[in-house]
Amino acid sequence: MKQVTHSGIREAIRKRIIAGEWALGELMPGEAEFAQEYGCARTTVNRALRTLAEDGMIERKRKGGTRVRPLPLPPAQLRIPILREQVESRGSTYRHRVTNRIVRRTPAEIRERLQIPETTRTLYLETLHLADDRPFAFERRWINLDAVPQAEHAELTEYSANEWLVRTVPFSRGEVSLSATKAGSDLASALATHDGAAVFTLDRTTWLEGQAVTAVTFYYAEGFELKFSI
Amino acid sequence: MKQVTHSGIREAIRKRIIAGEWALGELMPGEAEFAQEYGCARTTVNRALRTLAEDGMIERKRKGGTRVRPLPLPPAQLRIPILREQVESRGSTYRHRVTNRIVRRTPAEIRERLQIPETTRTLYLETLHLADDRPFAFERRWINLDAVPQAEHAELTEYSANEWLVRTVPFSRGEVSLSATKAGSDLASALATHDGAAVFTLDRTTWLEGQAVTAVTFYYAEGFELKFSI
DNA sequence: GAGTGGTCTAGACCACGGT
DNA sequence: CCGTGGTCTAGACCACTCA
Repeated sequence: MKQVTHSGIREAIRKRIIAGEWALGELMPGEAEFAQEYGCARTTVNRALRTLAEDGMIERKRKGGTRVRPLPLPPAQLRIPILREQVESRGSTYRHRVTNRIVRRTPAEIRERLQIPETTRTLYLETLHLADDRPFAFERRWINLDAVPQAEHAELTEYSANEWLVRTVPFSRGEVSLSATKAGSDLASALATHDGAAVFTLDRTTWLEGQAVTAVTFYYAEGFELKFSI
Repeated sequence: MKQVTHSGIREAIRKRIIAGEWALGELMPGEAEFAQEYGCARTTVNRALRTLAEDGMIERKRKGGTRVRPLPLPPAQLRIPILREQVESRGSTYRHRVTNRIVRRTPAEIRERLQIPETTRTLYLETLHLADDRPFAFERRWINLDAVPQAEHAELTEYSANEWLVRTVPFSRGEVSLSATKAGSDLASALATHDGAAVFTLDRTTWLEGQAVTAVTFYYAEGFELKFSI
């Protein structure tokens, strides 16, 4: 049965790859050949194969042709929801409380992460995120007031700094680092857990158009899992 | 300066969105209008906007038109490298050692994860992954021998089970869960760390065409960070 | 040099989904 | 209903890169 849509062709070829019709790294037919086989325009095959390449399933090179990926990447798509969604998707009620808020000298370590000079002012925030009034995550954040001056006097009651920034400075990009931290006494008391608890930790530094916006660390309460599909 | 390539148009429109030309959730011009503005075919604008939609920057609906995403997703692209690459990208030498290998009754918890009946045989493997001969990660794995019967007698010396599966059953998909675990004495001794250490943990269950292939848990040595960009 | 994928065009028809 | 995005076509030219 011939498919004449790019998605139909894509899935047909995907099945043929999974079935092992071409070995890992082996050359596949060219666009013209597939177009003839499926009875469609080359453009349509092009889109089907381009999508498979974006999925990490095949490799394409001009003149070199199309090959099954020699070593398939484990391509993971991870979407980190904002905290409110993480809590509410568990069926709990989300609240947050700003426990510390101060414009102060920025620690050297943070200045380095944000690549800002000593003179740049930053807003330091500590926020406790609650699920059904139990600690869910504890957040330490530095906001570059050069990049987001309006943060200094922002109300952060309705929206947490997290959400406020997403709305105010959307589409920023950055780096994330995930790790496990052993809770010290400060962190343990903030999260209402015991000293030495294993704490899932997310570090993020965010940039917009080359300017550092914020550096933040989230410490999640015990039992937290970050789930996603590959 | 007018761009006449889809990537040029995409970047131009991306900049206009970031600059705030349209508010969050606001309706943007249609494809035809952009095509006229940039002096190109509608197809070209279509591809530019489609890419922006895949990036999570805009939303598109037939008849409804194109809008800036009301609440921008925090779109994270995470690629989990195979362990060898994680180690070698740190400039260390990778080795692994299979410390346990047995075909045995499958624990109920694993049978549930894999959705296999009690009669299905599984291969249980424990592997220690080393960076410069120091423990880097400890792996517990169950392989569904119905799905991958050749695993039972596979040599796992040159390649770890991880790599062997990637080569043998490429393109499988699945679910991943990240968390932090407090090391018990078994795990602590395997990773040559102390009792109670905070251990970064990755759980993965993998499927191919509806059949469970493997369930695996990686426990990473202290100090490990999983980094990626958003 | 020559073959392959990458892209653009102009036109067409279709499917979804507000009105 | 009808406007919008989704897609396909046939043809063309280009850019990369292998031989």
